[in-house]
Amino acid sequence: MNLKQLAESLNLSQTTVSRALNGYPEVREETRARVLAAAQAANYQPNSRARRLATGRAMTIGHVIPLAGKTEMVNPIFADFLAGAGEVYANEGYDLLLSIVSDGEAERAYRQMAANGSVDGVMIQSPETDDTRIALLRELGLPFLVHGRTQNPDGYSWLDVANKSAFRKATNFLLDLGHRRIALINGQENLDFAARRRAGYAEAIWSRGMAPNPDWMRADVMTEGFGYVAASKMLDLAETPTAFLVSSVIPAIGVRRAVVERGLVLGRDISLVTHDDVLSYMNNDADGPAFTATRSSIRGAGQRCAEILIDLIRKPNQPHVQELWETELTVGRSTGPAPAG
Amino acid sequence: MNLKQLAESLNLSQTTVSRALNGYPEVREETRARVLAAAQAANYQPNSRARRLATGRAMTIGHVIPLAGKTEMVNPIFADFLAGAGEVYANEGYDLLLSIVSDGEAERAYRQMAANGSVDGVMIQSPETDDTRIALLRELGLPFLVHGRTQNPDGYSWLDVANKSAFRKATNFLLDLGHRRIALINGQENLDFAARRRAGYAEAIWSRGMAPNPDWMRADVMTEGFGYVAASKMLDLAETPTAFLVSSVIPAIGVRRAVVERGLVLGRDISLVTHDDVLSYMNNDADGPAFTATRSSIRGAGQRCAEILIDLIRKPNQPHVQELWETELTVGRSTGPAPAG
DNA sequence: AGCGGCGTTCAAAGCGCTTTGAGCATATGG
DNA sequence: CCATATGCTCAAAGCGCTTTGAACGCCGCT
Repeated sequence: MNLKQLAESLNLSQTTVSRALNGYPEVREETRARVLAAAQAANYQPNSRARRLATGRAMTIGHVIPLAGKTEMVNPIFADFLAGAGEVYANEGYDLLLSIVSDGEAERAYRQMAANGSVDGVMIQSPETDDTRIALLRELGLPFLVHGRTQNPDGYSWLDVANKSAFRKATNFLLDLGHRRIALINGQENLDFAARRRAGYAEAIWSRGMAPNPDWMRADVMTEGFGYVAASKMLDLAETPTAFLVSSVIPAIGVRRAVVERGLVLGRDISLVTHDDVLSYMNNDADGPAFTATRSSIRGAGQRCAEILIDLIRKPNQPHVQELWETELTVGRSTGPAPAG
Repeated sequence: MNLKQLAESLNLSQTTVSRALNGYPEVREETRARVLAAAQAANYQPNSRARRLATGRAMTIGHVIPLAGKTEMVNPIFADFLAGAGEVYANEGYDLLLSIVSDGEAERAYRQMAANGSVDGVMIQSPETDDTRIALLRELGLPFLVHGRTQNPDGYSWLDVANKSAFRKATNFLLDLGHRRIALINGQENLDFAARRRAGYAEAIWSRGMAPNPDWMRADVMTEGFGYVAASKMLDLAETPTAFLVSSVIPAIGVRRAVVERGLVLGRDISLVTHDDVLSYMNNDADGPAFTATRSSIRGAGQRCAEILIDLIRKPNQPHVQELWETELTVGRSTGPAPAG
């Protein structure tokens, strides 16, 4: 059933039927009711391809997800972010176009989306400190929102977590517990969030008159295996850390494995603070928080990002939206006073 | 730049330019070369909205992802499955439309996709033993492929892992090690894969003249927290299991946490076999396989599923494709002979 | 009676492509 | 030299909507 047939069956013009369905005011209420009833009865749905061509709007938002590292893995936080954003998109009538590309192919993907008009805007995630995508999208004139930000966060819209202050707070928390040898297991430090976390960590250490020790700092794609390997190596050093500060729950699980394997007890022999994105399947709260953590829901961020982006699409030429979310530090069972000695 | 302008700039008709770009034979090679060069120079990309309307094809495949459980979580395996499928889609020129819906909203999402023609086919994941989506999509006439299958797997195309035999093998492996008290930490058993795994587990136990013990069997959404809680309860029973068979690496990590917390050592005091979907960020192989596991790459499945579905879309009226993948059992460090007594 | 304004409806143009059917050369065969 | 085939190109129709601009009937006003 298409609009023409529906209009004919009602003895109305396509114009009137279209207007009735789309809520335009120049249609008599009685007529609108008739149209709505007939549409309902016939299970009429306007063809989205035709509608998109006619309106010039794609009613679609693009997410380009780059595969990270040599092993091309998908950052698991994307799933929860998408869940949050997708919910808002659905409510607002937008589709979500997902493009998963190898590292380096992202630019081509954005250019294509802009050129062939398949999306009205795009979401950028996990930017590098000096991310080239921002200049590109500005050039392409495609509305976009960045989840995270770059070193120079001016001139575009973003939503970010206060990474630096979160890791400063977490480091201070460990320092206050008496820890002096604190390790940092970070994400890839070309990514802005990781660079800021490292800065917060270093700042706290410097502020106590100490210097960060490179032996106790590692950064890589945040897998369970990386956490395990990084912590293992540090725990085999002559001078081992007494505490770990970890960038995500996933590598934190690897750290825990390395700790336990050495017969050490988390929260007693070794302390661990992690950033917790509140991943749904990695709930840190079953039976009380296992890890002491700075937390900020990635899913909540996805929702808010979607709201902002849609607003940016609907009302162009508005000032840039920039939102910074503070994190809370939840004390769990993975931290305790530094062991004597 | 649109087709009309491009054609004018070349002094050719839109017809010829369109044909040249789309590789039709009735165009002189010299002309085609001219057109291609001009298109390249102008960075011309056909407007996808117009193309879709004209061809009647959406060049898009839909994935409807239901949020599971009361907490509405996203099954983390979806990310890796999407990565695999997305790669193939991109190569074949298809877009990926992602719809994330609350449980129970899935039917509406499929109906809408079918009615408004936004997709050419859909992928179904994690079917229930008697999944209603299959009848629905058949009724809607929308091509689809099921990753997994239902109790009655006839009359539609699917790709599945041999779940029953995998868990039979895994259980026998534990039985052969002398374990007699084997627990099953399963996914939600309304899902077909979980039901089959349970059947394989039970079959192996019955075949040794024993009976499965309900106290040692739990099933729920496969989170780390669920694994932890389920294993904790079992380890606090008067008669505790000596081995755990777990449906995914994620709850297996929770089981490990519960085991370690009780001062027990995995692979010595307690054995653990898990199914490993080879999630990229949960690599079970950093430093040798931590868990003994039946494994089958979810990402590989995504790739193959995408290939099959595209083929189904391109050539309708072909016989159903049904593919069953066997798993391999990799012995890691989480299993050992049953402790004496 | 004539006029403007309002509420309602319509025919037709347009979105930017693909595809059909026709047309015009040029080549081929009888 | 005509008839037919072949290679290449074109104008125009069509995909199913939205949106513009016009038209129609009716009302109240002067």
